[in-house]
Amino acid sequence: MLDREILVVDDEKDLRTMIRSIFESAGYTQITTAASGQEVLAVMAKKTPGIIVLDVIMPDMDGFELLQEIRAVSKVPVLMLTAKGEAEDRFAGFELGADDYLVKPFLPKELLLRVQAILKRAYPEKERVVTLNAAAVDLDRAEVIRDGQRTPLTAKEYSIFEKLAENAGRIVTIGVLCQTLCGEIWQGYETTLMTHIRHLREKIEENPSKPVSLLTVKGLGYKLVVKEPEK
Amino acid sequence: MLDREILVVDDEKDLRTMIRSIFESAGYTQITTAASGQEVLAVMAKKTPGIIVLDVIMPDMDGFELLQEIRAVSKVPVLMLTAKGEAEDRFAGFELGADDYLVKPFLPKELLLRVQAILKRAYPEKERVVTLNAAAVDLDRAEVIRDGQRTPLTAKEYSIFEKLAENAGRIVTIGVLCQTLCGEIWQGYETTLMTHIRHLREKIEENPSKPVSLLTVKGLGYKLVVKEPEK
DNA sequence: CGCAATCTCAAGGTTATCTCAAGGTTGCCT
DNA sequence: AGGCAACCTTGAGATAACCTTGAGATTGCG
Repeated sequence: MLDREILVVDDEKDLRTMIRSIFESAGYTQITTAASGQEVLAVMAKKTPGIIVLDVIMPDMDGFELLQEIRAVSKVPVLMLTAKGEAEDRFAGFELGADDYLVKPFLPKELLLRVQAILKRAYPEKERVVTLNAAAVDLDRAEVIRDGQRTPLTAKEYSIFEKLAENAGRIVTIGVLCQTLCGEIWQGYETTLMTHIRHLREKIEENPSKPVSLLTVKGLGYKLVVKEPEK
Repeated sequence: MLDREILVVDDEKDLRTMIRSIFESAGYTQITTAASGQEVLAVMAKKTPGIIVLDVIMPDMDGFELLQEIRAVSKVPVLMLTAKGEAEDRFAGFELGADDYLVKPFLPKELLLRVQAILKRAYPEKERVVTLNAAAVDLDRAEVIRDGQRTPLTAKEYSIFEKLAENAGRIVTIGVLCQTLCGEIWQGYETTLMTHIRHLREKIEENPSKPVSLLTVKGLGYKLVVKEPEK
């Protein structure tokens, strides 16, 4: 959910940066801003954001017109920002296909909650399941599924696997792996990491001594071979 | 839905009986009428109806004022009846929190449809009951049903359970759970969460020390195992 | 205001998980 | 071939995470 792109549309620079920082501090990374309807359409010609936060008051094209233009080409969810007291805006917006609205001024948290609610509704949870050669791993449940059997992963095993799956196919160095487990100072932890790797292999490999999914790359690190590459 | 109580508010006796009969012939059984704002407030002091059908034109207190009074004490859905041509009433009513409006004169069927639409929206049909291994939890009533016995959940227990049920099967981190209970700053609350978890287990588990539904995933969080997977 | 229910927190106990060491294996390099 | 370095494997002790209980604080209701 955090990796959905958010497009913020407002003509006021201050508001744009404020909204951006609200999302950034909440952990969102993909935030684009646009100052006019023209810009929005230009952005959308290239890529489709996960949600649009749209201020009703715009210089070149009012928010409702823009909403119509957007709807003409995409079903992307839209949250409208309306000025206080413009009661009718709410209905006009909904009628044109806005997903929600928020009256200015608003609390940062309120904006976040609404956006999150919309994203949740619009993009139902995809199961985070990684398929390997002999087993599958359900990251949401921290379980390995092999021969219909479910085996739980421990916290460290989970962290290791998550990091490897994140970089599926690529080599992940021992240093990086150790850091995800015990932070900056990880020298001397390599031996422990090895033990966790072993346990992980016992859960996901047919033969943990002859791994085919969680491979050792001597001198460099480890890498995970996934069957259907993520995404 | 048919068992929701309907409160009809109108100063004209003829209209009251007419509306009442519309609902009665549609199968609704719980219909109360009131002729004035005073009466409405008196009724609401005793019980909360499922929906209020409110005529804008009233003798002692106009419909908008009454709506405000109602909203001050309750979020009960309200359908406003407005006289023909009073276009602005629509918005005035919406702003004060009306859920819909209907212009007089109206067809019986139209009234029925609108009321049904509101009820459907306000009181989602689905029984929110989660079935577990040894017990079932009724989220609407905040009760645990075990061996035919009903045990109420406390506020915190309910919040925890709701969050877990929302992510049934998936792991919910301690941080997320704490946040649902006490907001952003939750460090140091883990110990209290644990106590609530314990109490919850005492209510939903056969043996709270050997949980089978509300499982601990050490180092990651908790997860709820539901019997009939939601959906 | 007083009671009861609920919430919070601390102390001591329990256990799965983590850590680490010791000895074994593999495979590369000269 | 032999040596060495990197990695594997196993087990047992240490530990952090969690459990359990009780008692005091807080809240809400009559």
